[in-house]
Amino acid sequence: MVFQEERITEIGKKLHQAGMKLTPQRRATVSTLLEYQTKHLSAEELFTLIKQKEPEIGLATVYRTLDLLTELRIADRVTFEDGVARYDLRCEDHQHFHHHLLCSVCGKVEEIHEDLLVEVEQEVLHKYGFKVRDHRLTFHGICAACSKNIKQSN
Amino acid sequence: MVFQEERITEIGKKLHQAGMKLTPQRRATVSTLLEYQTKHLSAEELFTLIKQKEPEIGLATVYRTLDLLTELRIADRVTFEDGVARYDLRCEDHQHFHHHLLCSVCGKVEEIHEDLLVEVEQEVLHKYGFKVRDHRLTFHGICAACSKNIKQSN
DNA sequence: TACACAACTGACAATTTTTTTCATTTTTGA
DNA sequence: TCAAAAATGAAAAAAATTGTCAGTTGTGTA
Repeated sequence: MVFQEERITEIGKKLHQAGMKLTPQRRATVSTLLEYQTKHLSAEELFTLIKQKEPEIGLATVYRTLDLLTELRIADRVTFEDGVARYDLRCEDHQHFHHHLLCSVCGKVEEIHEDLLVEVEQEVLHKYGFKVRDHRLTFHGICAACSKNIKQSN
Repeated sequence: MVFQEERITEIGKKLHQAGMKLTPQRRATVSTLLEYQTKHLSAEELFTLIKQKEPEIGLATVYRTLDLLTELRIADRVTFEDGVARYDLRCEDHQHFHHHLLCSVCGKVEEIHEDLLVEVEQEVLHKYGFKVRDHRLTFHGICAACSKNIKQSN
């Protein structure tokens, strides 16, 4: 958990740069997001988990903190098919949001951290004059494991 | 509006194939979706508009119809930053969902109907074994008009 | 035609998710 | 030390969506 502490400190700095504080509630929220990276938890789910660390925290604070982190681009909000907002920490070294693979069979969400869209974004700039600063890309389909199962069962 | 009628009849056929009817309420919903294509209206917004055609319709029916159209892949649900579900008719000749350009300055949503992702999807198949069947791609950035304005004001 | 049945509907209640309000507490800087 | 600003929890409120249910409509079949 050494890396976690470093990461939290770093995020604390970003908050301070924006004139805000790393309160115990915010620390617990960030730490939980770190702990459950790639899990795409909703505000409610996070609230339940964060309360284990910081039992006094209220749901509204979790919402407020998540909004704050999203605004500062420390976290990203993403919505899959159920319509509930979910939260992901943005990777330190990536300025763009990562992509998701959503399996229609098992429902699993995989992450892709390479930036597949460099060329596409240049095309968008040339053809439409649109300057891309960020993106949301989710593929719907069948994951490797489920493809295998389908083949076997035939 | 000749094309609209054709399009509605065609969608009626799809419903029948699935064992469902093209009721007046559903017809009014589809027709409104056609009329306001590319507007990305929410269920509430559609409800207000549809009532002008079909005053007896209830909000629940609009939700039910939109769910139905989404399931039959006649329409697509998409969520932008405000978290509200919005609905787009899928283009007849496109089997994939189209893309969106969301301007952070003026808030406008443009559509891109060309499929920029063919190569990316092959890459995803090769690298991750994930068979893509559909996608959601939204670019966040600055549209051509706003870029121009920003330059001028400097 | 009559009838049975399934699809469909509107009204409204209920639920779920998110935001707002407000009184109180904490922190910070002068 | 003290005043202002920032942050918080609890609860109410708002917004979005879904479920319930009694009644209607349409369809196929005898």
